[in-house]
Amino acid sequence: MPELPEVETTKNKITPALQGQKIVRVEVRQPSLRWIVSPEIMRLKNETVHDLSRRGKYIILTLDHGYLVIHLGMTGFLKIVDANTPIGKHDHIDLVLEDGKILRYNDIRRFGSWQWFENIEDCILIQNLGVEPLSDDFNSAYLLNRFKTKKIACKIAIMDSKIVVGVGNIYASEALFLAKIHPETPANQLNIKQINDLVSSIKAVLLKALKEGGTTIKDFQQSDGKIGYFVQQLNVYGRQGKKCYVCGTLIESKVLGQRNSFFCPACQKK
DNA sequence: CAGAGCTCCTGAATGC
DNA sequence: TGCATTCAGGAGCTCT
Repeated sequence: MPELPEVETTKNKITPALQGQKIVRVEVRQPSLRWIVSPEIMRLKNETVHDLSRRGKYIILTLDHGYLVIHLGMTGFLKIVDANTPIGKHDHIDLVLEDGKILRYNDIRRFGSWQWFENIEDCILIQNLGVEPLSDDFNSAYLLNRFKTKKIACKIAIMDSKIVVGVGNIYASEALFLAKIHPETPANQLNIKQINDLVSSIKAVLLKALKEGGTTIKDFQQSDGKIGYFVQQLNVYGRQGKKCYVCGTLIESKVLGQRNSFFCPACQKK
């Protein structure tokens, strides 16, 4: 389940193989993703990949005449393969490059998306995104301001991509644990210290995962096909009923906003 | 506008 | 052993 560090890692891994390369053709075996893959994408050819960037969990390929915007959803991953690599189950899209290499998209649950925009300004989904968590724009003053009218649980609020991007379910629980904040605390009731702690915890959790090369549970694979290895370092996620590493209290779980949340009831008081 | 709930999908885990 | 049910989850969309 790619979160921001996984997406960043993926982007960095595939960049050398793509940058400056011309797209020979695109093979779409399964167009039915989060949104139907558009005809423009299927017809892409003779477009050079000038640049790869990331905004939130979107990977953006800058081509000659537009932008290819890719989201990995929950189970999507991109890898660079040779021309003769057999097509596996759930290998939905191939971007065939001039040098024979292929950018291959695999997505078991098809929650991901491939979209085409002539102008990136037309991509409303990206235009509406909140700040990048690892940028200076994501700071205490910003979060305090955005939270002051939010009565929802802070766990749900930090996962709202209109506020801050890239904080998925795993890292939301982890960051709240580090900040010693109960996930159900209403966002507008966090005090200054808690806001400070939350901001630095989110940055710390994401940076750590980034350094590790992206977490990885079950479905996520790095673009070279290697399975990640960060899962064992999670403090609370998926650990309900097990002892808190800090105080020994049993970790609890509770569904908030349709998502399971994990916390230590002793370390993270309401 | 804010917030709650629904939805897409497959495979692993669980239940009987 | 096998079939049916449940759960997981990013995030846009619908409804209140």
